[in-house]
Amino acid sequence: MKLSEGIEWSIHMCTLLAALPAGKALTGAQLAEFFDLPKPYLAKHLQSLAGAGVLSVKKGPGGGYCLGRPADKISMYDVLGALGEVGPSFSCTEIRRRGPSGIGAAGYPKPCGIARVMHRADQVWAEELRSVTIANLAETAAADVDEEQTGKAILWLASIFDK
Amino acid sequence: MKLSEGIEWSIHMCTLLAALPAGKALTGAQLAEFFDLPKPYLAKHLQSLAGAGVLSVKKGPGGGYCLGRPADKISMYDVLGALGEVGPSFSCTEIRRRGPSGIGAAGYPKPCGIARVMHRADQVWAEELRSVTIANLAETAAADVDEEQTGKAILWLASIFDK
DNA sequence: TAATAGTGGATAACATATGTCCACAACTAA
DNA sequence: TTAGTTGTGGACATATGTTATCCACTATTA
Repeated sequence: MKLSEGIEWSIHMCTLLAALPAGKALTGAQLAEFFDLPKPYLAKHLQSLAGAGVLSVKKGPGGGYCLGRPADKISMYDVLGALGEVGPSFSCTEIRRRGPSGIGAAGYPKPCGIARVMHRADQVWAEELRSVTIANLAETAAADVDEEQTGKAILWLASIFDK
Repeated sequence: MKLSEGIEWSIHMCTLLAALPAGKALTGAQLAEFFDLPKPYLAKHLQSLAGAGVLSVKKGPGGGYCLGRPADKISMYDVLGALGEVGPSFSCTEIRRRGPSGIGAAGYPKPCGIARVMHRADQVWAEELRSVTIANLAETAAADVDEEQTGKAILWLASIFDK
């Protein structure tokens, strides 16, 4: 039961992009620099996020990535979904049909009870993540983070956009 | 976000063992036969389950595995835990400390907000699984399964214990 | 004491996650 | 128009984890 590391990168990137002035974008290279992450691999995740509409992309000079829709319309679940991390955690292989006591598929009109419980657990998990948006995270972060970091981030962004 | 296949095997095994007459046990080989599963690998899972106290084990002739405590005292979460599948799904690598805007660890007195949300989602997931016991599953299965299968299973068990 | 049963380690096949690289297409600004 | 910038998509390599098998060893009991 583990999520890929790209999840953390992606959500942090979205939170940063949510703080961008309107109309501005950051390139893949700039995002990689800000978070000190491997450029080429990060690009893969950016592609997935853009493909799912979580991010929007502009090519050419002055281009880059920005949020695909308002931050309060992007849930954490959406981000996970863009990276393909929200399938069912449990896959029932119907072992009840196997072995000496197994009977034909027709003998099992209802899904296996174990799968039903697992599915319910997945549901409440997903519901929890659907209830939190990038906008929520940005608020929380603003309240939690030291002013020193906020200042450094603003300076860094300014140095990008003033060029 | 995926659970190992051994989870399914283990929970089904527990449900079967819950239906055993008191004092009886099944060997690893018999369990593998009942579910048509690879013996040697199944043995690994049995070891983990026994190590965690979910199952109890008796060596030597007439030995085998049975439940380690009453079926209504074993939750699905316990079984997952025995197989080491209940750690946090999200591991925060503190990427907020990295890059040009990162500051010393002292600047982050609170855990990252993203990790907090993920943790909350894990909690509700775990709570759902803690609320269902092997006894519950056995009841559900008894109500759902065709009589044909129940009959075959009883015959198979009788053939084991009459030897 | 001999047969039965589980234990633990070594090993391997296979899939997935992670990470890198490069030629190419799309775009913008001058 | 053109030249530089930026993302795209595929091929490739590596690391890690899952699934699976086998075997020598220990413990137990009839």
